[in-house]
Amino acid sequence: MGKGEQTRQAILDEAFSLASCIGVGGLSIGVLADRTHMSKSGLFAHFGSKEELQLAVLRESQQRFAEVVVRPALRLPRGLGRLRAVVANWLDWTKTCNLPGGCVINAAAAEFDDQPGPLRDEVRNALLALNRTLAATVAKAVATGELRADTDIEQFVFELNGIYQATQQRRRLFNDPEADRRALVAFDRLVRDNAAPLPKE
Amino acid sequence: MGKGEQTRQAILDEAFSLASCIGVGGLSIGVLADRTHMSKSGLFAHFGSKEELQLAVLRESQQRFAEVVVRPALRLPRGLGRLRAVVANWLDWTKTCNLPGGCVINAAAAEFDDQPGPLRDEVRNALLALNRTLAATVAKAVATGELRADTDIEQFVFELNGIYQATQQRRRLFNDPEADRRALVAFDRLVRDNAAPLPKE
DNA sequence: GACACAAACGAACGATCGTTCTATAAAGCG
DNA sequence: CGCTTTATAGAACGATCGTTCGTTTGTGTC
Repeated sequence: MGKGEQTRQAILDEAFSLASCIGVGGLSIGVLADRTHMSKSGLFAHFGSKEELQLAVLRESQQRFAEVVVRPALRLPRGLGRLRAVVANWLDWTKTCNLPGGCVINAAAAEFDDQPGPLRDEVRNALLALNRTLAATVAKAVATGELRADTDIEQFVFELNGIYQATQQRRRLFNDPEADRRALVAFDRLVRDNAAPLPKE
Repeated sequence: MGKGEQTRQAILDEAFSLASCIGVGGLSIGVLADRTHMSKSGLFAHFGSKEELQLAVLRESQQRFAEVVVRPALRLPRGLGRLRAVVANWLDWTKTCNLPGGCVINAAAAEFDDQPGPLRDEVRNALLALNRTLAATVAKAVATGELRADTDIEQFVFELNGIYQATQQRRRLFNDPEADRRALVAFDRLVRDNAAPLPKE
């Protein structure tokens, strides 16, 4: 890896955890230059525009998410167990990664949902991809016969998303120590309501 | 109402709908002055600081929420019917009010959850109050015997919050026309799982 | 109409914003 | 080593930020 790639990555690392606290929209070249002990122009040259820097942060976030949340779960056999793993990794990924201020993309979703442009598109695509991944994971739990064949998969994913959002808000804003337990209760209820009847033995 | 109060309210009206689009943190005195056809200093004098303006917008939002979401439902008899009304009003309140860009407080929650200060405190208190209101409404549906006596009320509210967040994201980011239907399905499942058994007749 | 007070303005402040340009320093390669 | 390319620094740009100040305009009251 050349020198350029190296410092670019160092900048992204810093931008990533900074954006976690103040949001992707709150990033500023000057502050980021101070934190990385660079000049504004030197840092700027790596991205060409602020928007490109913000996009790079969003892409970085997607990549880390895939590595930390999705990939480890793929080593488990498909089905409900893998789904449980994905959800558990998902709920914990702000702790796993260096995300002192919560998921970057999730915060960006609330920030840019009314502001058309490349940033909104990137966020939208990232969350669409997440929804697809979740849907595929749920679908496999249907295929293994653990969830009912008539499970409404999109509805299932919709509710998973709700559990995630509620958990984050409780944790971050209310410092609620029960947040994780509540998430588990909600998830179990969701699974139970869609569980296939036990085969008779 | 004196002249001062009058223009102050006009400023808040504009700030309110503007903050809905760009967030409370994205508000700027200059832009707001242009929109209200005032000078920056003239507008500034009404609040004394930007933070005070932001706080005023958050308080304005709370007030409108109470008027549009909570108060109409209070005219219904307590119980499940009132709960349904509150949830329906809640899910629709960004349409009811002039909120082109979603709930101001909800967006602010994601924006300030890591940034200690008066703004975070205000958001936190607003959402705590909402949670208390919801909890009280659920509790009455327990008292009327429509929900089971052992209903976990905090859990119920937690999941209501999840439904709201998921619905907003689907609507705003994905333009999903099914969002409202999915919210209803999720709510019905939540009620059904906590419904008291029908009394024998 | 004169007076007191509140409200709004216009100009300016220093700070920071993203961005551009030119020049220097470092890295990579023969 | 020298040479070319790349990476970084530094200074400056116009724009906008929140805020302050002194002045002017407007409102309401005797």
